[in-house]
Amino acid sequence: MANSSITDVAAIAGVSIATVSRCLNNPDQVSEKSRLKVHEAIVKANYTPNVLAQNFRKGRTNVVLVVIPSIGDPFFTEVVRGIRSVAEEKAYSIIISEAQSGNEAGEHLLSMLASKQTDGIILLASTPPFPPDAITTESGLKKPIVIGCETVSAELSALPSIHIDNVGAAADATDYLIERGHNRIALVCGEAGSLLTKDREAGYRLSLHKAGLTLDSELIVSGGLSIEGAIHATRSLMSLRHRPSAIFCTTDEMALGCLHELKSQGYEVPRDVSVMGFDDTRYAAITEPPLTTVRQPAYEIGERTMFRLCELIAAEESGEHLGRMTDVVPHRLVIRNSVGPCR
Amino acid sequence: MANSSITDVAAIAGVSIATVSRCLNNPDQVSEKSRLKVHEAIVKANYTPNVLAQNFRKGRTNVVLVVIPSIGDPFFTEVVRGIRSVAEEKAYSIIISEAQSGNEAGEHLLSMLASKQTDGIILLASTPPFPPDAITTESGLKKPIVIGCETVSAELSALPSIHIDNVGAAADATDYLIERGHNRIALVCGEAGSLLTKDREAGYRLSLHKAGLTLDSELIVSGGLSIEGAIHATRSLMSLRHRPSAIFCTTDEMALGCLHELKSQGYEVPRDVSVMGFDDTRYAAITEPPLTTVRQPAYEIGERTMFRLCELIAAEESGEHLGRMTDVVPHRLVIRNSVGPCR
DNA sequence: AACTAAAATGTAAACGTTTACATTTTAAGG
DNA sequence: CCTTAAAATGTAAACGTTTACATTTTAGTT
Repeated sequence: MANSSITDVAAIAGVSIATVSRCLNNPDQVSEKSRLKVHEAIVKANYTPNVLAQNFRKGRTNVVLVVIPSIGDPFFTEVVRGIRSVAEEKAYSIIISEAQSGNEAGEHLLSMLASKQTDGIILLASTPPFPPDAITTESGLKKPIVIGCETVSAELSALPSIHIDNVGAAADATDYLIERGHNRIALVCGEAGSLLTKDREAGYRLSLHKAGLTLDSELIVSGGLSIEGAIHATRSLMSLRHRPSAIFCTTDEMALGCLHELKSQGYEVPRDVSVMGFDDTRYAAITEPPLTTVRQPAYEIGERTMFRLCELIAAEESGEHLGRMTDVVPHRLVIRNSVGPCR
Repeated sequence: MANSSITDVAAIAGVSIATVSRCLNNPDQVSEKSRLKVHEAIVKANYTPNVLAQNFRKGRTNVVLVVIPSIGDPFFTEVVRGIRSVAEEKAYSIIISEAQSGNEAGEHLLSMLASKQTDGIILLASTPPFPPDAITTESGLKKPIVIGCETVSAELSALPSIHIDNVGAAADATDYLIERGHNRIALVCGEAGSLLTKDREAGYRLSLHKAGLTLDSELIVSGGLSIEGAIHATRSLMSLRHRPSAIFCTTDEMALGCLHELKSQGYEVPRDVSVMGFDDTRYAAITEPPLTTVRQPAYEIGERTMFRLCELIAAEESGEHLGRMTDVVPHRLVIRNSVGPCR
């Protein structure tokens, strides 16, 4: 009995295929008696439904696409964990796609979008690897889509999102550095185009402005989200004639590289230079010294993002239209030992 | 033109649906003239093929399942990168599934297996979250499957795999510690059931035995693959009456926890205690001190694993039977500064 | 011009479900 | 026991492709 179909089961059970189908999808529509017969027949035939046929027929796949800037970044990993937890609960599989700067991946995504391979999309990278108009149509959204971790960009303003107040959080972090007496604060930010980066930079500028500090654009460099990039950024910062007394990295991952480079140049943190991170990944607590950083509730963001997506999918099916929904979740400054007073 | 089908295109182009289909799948079977007409009609109708219908008809999805012990572990992340690179090239999507010890995920996997949702499987966690007989049938494999990173376990011995010589690598690492004069070497290993753990432990024992050192089972503890676990493991090791002079962690991730705990207890590495890692993740080079570890070619393992899977899928379709294939890739001891002479 | 082989195209069935609609069975109320 | 409504079941169509097979067109030979 290699690959039995619903027809085989029906034959064995002595009922019609409709009854078998109903037995599987709406058990309460069939009588106790038939239900028993069918279940018996199912095991006898060693039947498993052909999911491909089901998907085809139902027009849905129970797969959602998660677009991530960097698989490997411990922060996003944690968000994905959250996503996965509710996905599992709701019987969804997730496909993770890394949206590197190169946009060949974008092509791939676009095709998944246009086709019906996924029921919805979670964008953890704001810079969508495809043009916004590919996502929306005149009649509305092609697919339910939720943005995680970021404020929605202008073009995508209609999209629901779950995120912290990135501007505010970056300002809080910078405030704290200023509070400790720093007035020459460098910013190591992520990829240039990224909205996340822009927001955090905005917060940084805001805080500086509030404190009446002048902004030195020399002190703003890109770390490209990677350890290596942060090492280079730090190196160039510390080779300035007028060095910063504190470095604010908009990602813990980059803070790791920054810390390493500072130490290998012989600086002691926080005595010589202070370092501030962002995210509070699992590594933040075990760096040397432990990293002062901004905590984002990564797992929770993931959960809520996926949950929201499920709502959207459900709404789409029932035809109702949900209003704009953007949720802001709280962030929190986690003070450890990488930031000290300015000496 | 919301959702046009191949029929619409055929009508517009003035050909039959078969020609349209051929135009898409076997372009050289249709005349230049029709091809032009069809392509024109496709844009006019704004047609995109219904992938669900295609999958259903073709019986394949171009999706492969990747089972990972821990999404988040930088080593596996890198392997996944390798997998993804060839997957993209061959137009496959990958679904990543985390196979925690809890086996509810196993159920989910099993159902994906039995159903036709995926064309093949890559197992990066050897301990399959489902019983081996679920994978194989009397007639052979249900699905093409490749093991990555590990030697295949006995029950699954027929499965192709790509991995380093884990026993040899662990022995090399231990040899090096012995060479530096250590004779009380602790082992912090991963999850108990894991084959990977067993192999590396076997290498450790082998090396000790070769050197004529007696094995103290007190010195073998589990770190559960996590930083937290390693911290606990290290704590218990350092509270022994007779403390180890070197600690071999079978994962860099655990070595990170180990290093942290040692430092926070006031030990200096490697002066007081030496630490050996395993994997050579991107963090290994930036720990304090930089970690001496065993390098696995993670990306390459990923590439080759996916490549092998593609071979298997192709072989399955053409009906031929491939022999047993297990590839061993080279490992390498990377000497940094976390291991010093025994004092 | 007639014939043939090859190339191009068309026709229609098939894939395994779900589901609208029609029909039969069951149970309840008189 | 009859009537009627509700519950259970069956019939058959539909989803959008691909593809075997049949048919037509084309081009090349004689």
